[in-house]
Amino acid sequence: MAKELAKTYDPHGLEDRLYKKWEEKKYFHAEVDRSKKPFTIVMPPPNITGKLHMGHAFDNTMQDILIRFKRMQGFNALWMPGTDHAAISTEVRVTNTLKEEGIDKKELGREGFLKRTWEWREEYGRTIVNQLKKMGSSCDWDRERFTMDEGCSAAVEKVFIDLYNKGYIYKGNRIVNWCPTCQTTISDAEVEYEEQTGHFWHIRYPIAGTPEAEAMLAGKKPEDPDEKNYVVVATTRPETMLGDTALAVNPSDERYTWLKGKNVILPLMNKEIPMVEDSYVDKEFGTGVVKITPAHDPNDFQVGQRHDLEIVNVMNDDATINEVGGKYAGMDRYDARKAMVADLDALGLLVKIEEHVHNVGTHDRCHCTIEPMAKKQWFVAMEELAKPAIDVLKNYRAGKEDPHGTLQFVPESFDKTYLRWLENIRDWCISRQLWWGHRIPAYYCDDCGEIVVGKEAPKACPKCGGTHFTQDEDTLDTWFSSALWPFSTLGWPEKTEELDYFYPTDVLVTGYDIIFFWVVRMVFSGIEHMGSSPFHTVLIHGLIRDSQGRKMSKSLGNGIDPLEVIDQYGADALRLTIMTGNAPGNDMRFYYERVENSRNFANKVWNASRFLLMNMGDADPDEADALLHLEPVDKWIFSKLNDVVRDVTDNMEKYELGIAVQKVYDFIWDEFCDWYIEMVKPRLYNSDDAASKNAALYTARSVLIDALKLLHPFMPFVTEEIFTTVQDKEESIVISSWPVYQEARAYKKEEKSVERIKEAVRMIRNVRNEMNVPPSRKAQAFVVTTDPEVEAAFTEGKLFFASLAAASDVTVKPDTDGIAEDAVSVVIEHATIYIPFSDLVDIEKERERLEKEQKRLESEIARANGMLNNERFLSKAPENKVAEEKEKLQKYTQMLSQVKERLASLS
RNA sequence: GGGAUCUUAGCUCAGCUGGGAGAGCAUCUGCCUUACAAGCAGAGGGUCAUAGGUUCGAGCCCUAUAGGUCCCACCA
Repeated sequence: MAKELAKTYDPHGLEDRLYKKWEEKKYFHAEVDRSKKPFTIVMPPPNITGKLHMGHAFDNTMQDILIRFKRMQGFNALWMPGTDHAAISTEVRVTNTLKEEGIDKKELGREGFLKRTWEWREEYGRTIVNQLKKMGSSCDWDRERFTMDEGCSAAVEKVFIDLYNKGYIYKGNRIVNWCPTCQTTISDAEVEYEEQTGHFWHIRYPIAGTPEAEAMLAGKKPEDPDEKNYVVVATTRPETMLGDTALAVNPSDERYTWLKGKNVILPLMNKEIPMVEDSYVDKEFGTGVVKITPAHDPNDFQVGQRHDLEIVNVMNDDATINEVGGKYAGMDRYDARKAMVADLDALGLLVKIEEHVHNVGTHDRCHCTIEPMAKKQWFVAMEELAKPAIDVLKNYRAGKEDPHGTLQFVPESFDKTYLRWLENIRDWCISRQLWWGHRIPAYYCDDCGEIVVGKEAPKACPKCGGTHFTQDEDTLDTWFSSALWPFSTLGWPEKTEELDYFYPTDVLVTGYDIIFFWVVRMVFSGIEHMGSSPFHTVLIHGLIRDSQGRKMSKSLGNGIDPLEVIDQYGADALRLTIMTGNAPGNDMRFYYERVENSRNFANKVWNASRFLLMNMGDADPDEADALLHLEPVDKWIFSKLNDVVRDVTDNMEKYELGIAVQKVYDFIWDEFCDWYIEMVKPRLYNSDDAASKNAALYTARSVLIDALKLLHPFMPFVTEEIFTTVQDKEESIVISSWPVYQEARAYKKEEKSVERIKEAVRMIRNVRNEMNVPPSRKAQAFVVTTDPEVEAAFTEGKLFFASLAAASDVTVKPDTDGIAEDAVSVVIEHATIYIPFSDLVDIEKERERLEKEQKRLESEIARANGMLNNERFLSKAPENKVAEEKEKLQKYTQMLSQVKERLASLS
């Protein structure tokens, strides 16, 4: 055992070396093994549009921690990695890259473009995988998938065909969100609303048959217009009036009953359109009259459906006015708006312009203003699919069985976000006018236009017998394929062993910003196609912000590259940083100071281990002998370790990773390094007692190893390096077993020895802080040193340790003869200082403490008594609760009598 | 308009089912002590947003108020 750790902790090189070892040993690979319970996480597939950012680092660190924890607990842990084709983002990026090369996408053609994009995918997919490895992610790389690989594509095809055959997928002419820049439809979830200050144009629509209408038709401004011959409409988007097919008022609006049945002339188009009545119109808002443009507004579309109005689309795909717009045809929507407002003004039809703040839908990728347009697209009918996805969560929370498994969000508050979205869900537009993606498996008969959905074009048209077909040009929304990720990656639609064994997966880790896009869709897809929710827990995390609390974004340039942090401080430090001081679902700020602190912690662990190795030398502590010679301080640290094992495990199970790691951190730094090691030094340095030394080494190593295990999920590299150095029985901490609470290590029967160390720690603190030394205590301290210089310093009164002098009478000795056995020792500077335990007790402080404790116990007892005398409590509370109270009462009563005894003994 | 969430030390934040007010950073003091100056030993600093309530006991539960953040929503 003559291994050594390098003098200073340096993550460089070490991390890559260890990851390589883990990969070679296939620790991360999981095979179906019916003798073990599976624990599965599917990685949210990163987009192939770029490199990993801090959000990915956060997300993947959390997943890795859970996976490593479960793997150590003996589960067959599978972390399924992969990447997403990210249809629209990738297509935009590749198109722009081509543009820079002077290549036009359309010239390249569909085939050429796809070829280019696959090359892009190869390159970026590789980058992402390398970055995940840098982070230490323990994914099963043998199973890596891609949303457009063969298997996933087969899954997409089958789902589309199945849903079509079941009637969930339909093609319809409905309002969709059209992005004029990207030239494709987008789903509701991809629309971001931005508050913008726009204008409210009040426009006169002349009533048909009036002189004012005649004047307008003649292109003139009436000399003396009669206001009663107009209807005034307020609009924020005048350009859409080209497509107006009616005006609407609320049927109960008495101001406008006289308009009933009349027609108005649509200005600029000079077309007669009807007045309709619809309760959708808000009497209080605007003028109480609404222009109805069914082709360019979702509400108007519905009004149009109710009143059987014509749908007139006035725009081209690039948001210029189409041929319907007459003189405005070809103009951009905003240019047309200006021109039209000017023309309306010229005709005396513009009443006024108001400032108006409203929400404008923009595309979340390009931030271009969305144009709602009626288009013939493919949709998924959501209502029926959403129901079981709602029930599975509600039933779980209500403690009821659900045929589709269980589902919960951590933290629970995100339940509501999920439910609200599903309860108000609208049909999902899934067709995209893109090339990069899964092409829709629908074929149109060239002769009669009949739609046939299937894996390939049919031999003959079922309607007309035609034999020529054209496949739908469109592709599917990216999320259509990601929705299948939890089972498509396990081999579905094939009936694989993997699917049977690993599905449903266990936990999904993701940010709150992606619940609508992905989580919701995975849940209903899992239920629909697999019969159960794809995971039982969704662990939600927040965003990583910059040090000023701003979102990290490319445009602000405030993003921090996780790889840069790793280069500088190591992946362990980065991982620890993003896991500390954060509760589930909360955002966090990123500071380099915090990374430094994390790195310092790694260094601390490193050095504590070096200390152990230096003192252990070639020896291998003997367990049997050590257990016979454990000293109070050994028992104390074992019992502390035991507590920490229990606390950390509990918190990990509850997904309270931040609390869990904090406990490990405190245990290692405060209890193990600052106290245990310090207190054990005399036994290692200058003890002739070999048994005691052996016990100390045994304890230190055992505790260190378990602490390393607790820390390993958070800091995999440094813990592995140390683990393989301080012991040689096991080859890797990755596959070592998670520590468990051991009754034998609790040392409850010997509480006194454990208590004594606690007391010593408390008192030494007091001794060290001379300001806090009360006159009521004078400790007799023995300084044991053979260093003449030190001896002189003490005897001459020039003490290194001033505080001790103030507190105590100091005797300098070369050995420990005559010092009470219960003396507490502490190594300070070049000497060991022993203070008899009895001297450490500060009577006043002790009394204060005991009185406080007495008060607390009395109130506890009063509470327990109260509850146990309360009939309502006894009759309604569950039995274990009552038993718990009784137990508490007994325990506290006992403690109280002890406290009273000690109080009495003080005086 | 609906919902969620936050307000704790100078800063950034933990505090999980009610019982000790905490961490990191910053500040101040003393230390290069044979694991560690990426360190050690200490100190100062908080009416836990405000006001009520429940409780033997409230940072935590309830009600209201103020302020902040986020999400959702079709008000033309």
